Formats: sequence, structure tokens, C-alpha cells
Amino acid sequence: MESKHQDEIVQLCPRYHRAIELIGRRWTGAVIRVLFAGPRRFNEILARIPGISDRLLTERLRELEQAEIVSRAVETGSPVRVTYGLTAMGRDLEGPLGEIGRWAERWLPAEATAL
Amino acid sequence: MESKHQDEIVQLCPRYHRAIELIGRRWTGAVIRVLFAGPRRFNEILARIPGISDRLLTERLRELEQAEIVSRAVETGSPVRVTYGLTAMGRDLEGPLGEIGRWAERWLPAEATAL
DNA sequence: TTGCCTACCTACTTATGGTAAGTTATAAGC
DNA sequence: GCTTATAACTTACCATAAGTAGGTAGGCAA
Repeated sequence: MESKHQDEIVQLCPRYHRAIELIGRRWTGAVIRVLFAGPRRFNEILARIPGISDRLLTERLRELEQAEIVSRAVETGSPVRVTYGLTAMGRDLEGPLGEIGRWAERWLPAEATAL
Repeated sequence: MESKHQDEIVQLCPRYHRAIELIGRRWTGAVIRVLFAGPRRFNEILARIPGISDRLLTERLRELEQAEIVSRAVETGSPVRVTYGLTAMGRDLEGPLGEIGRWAERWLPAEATAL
């Protein structure tokens, strides 16, 4: 009964799968959520997400930029300042991620238990 | 580089963060989505998710069981059969994950590019 | 007896994440 | 004019998670 299904199901929904693997990567959801409030500079994002390291923030921002969810703006100057904001595609995640937030409020205890 | 800001911001939204780290783990979204269609046996889930290994499926199912998103039912018999289904908490993810699916259909190309 | 089935488990390798320190260019403080 | 500070990274290294391969139990069919 098994090998029969596999091929037909490969395309069950590759877009959904790609989406969830993309926004489900560690810290990605938090980064996007911070940017819902408006464009932020690198160190602002870093400060708003407890636990993330600068290395990983760089990595996640690069991925989100490549996915066209986040846009990057550089202001050349004394210390270079870089601002990150959401694209239309990124802002459109407010619905989905908001739903996840409401689900979490319905079902998860206020004091987070250890994963 | 140290972070001095961290403590003040810890309670931004721990439940949202926990939710996205939980359902965002690799394959978790796919497993839950398969179970939206109804309870399935171990090998059925395995066959429906191309790319996942049995080891990881076991691991994810254990985590989802612990999180009370998935329930496990054993039918003792000739070869032991185990059926996995969603709890109320798990079924309630249909809204959030559906939203993600629709977002993916709006924004991601039909032919998935490699992650 | 040999092999097959389900639902795993164990050992091992590779990829990803976490931690700490270094870089570049400018500017402020002493 | 020399140290120190800042922003946004980069590099190096170690730990954890994911991927791969093979094994296990107990019944059953050939």
C-alpha cells in the first residue's frame, strides 16, 4: 500500500511546505513580527528579540531578503546604518502570523513551559 | 559583544514565540496538515510526507503528543498498529495553517525553488 | 526456514545553531 | 594623536539538531 502513494503526493502542496519551512526557521517568525511595527535597524531588531545572536540575525535577514519578504536600505555615513522593512509580501504575513498568535493565546499557558 | 537590553524585552510575547518555534520545527507543519484529513497510521503519515525519515517522524510525533496537539492510539494485535490523530488544540490549527497555505498560494511560485 | 510486516530504536555523519572574538570606517573624548 | 566607541557585520569554533543506515520484536505467509 505504500510505495503506490508516494509519487502522487509529492506535489500535495509544495508551496505550503516551502512557506512553513521558510517562516518556521528559527527566529524568523520573531524577526517578521518585530518588523510589523515598522522598519527597524539591525541593532533594534537584535534588542527586541531576546536570545537571538547577531550572527543568526544576519543569516535570517539575508534569507528573508532573498525571499523578498524583507527589504534592506543602507544609509552610507559615519557608522553605516542599515534599515530593514517588510515588503508587500512580508506585510501580508500579518494575517497568518496573527492567527498563530491568537491560537497561542487560546491554547498555550501564559507562563511558557519549557519546550 | 554582550547584550544589555535583553531582560526588559523578554515578555514581548512568549506564547507566540513558543507557538512558532513549536509548529515551525522541521516537518511539524507537514505532519499536522496530513492529520487535518483525519487520523492516520505511522506509515501512512510517512508515505504522505516526501523527504521525512522515520526517525524524525517519530521525534516530531512525540513532541506533538507532549504538546497535546496530537493523540496516539495503539491497537494491540498481530502487528501492532498505531494511529495518530489531532486533539481539539491540534484541529484548531486549521485556521492558522490554512492562512499560511493561502499566503503561500498568493506569493510563492507554483514550481518551488530550492530552499 | 526464509522473509515480510509495523512501528519503532541505535549508532553514526552532516548540517544548522550558538558563542565569542575580530573587522572597517568614522567620530568623540582625553 | 591615540585610545575608545559604534554599527553592522564576518570568521572561527563548538554544540545541538537533522539525515542516513541498519537493527529489533513478534506474528504471519510461503
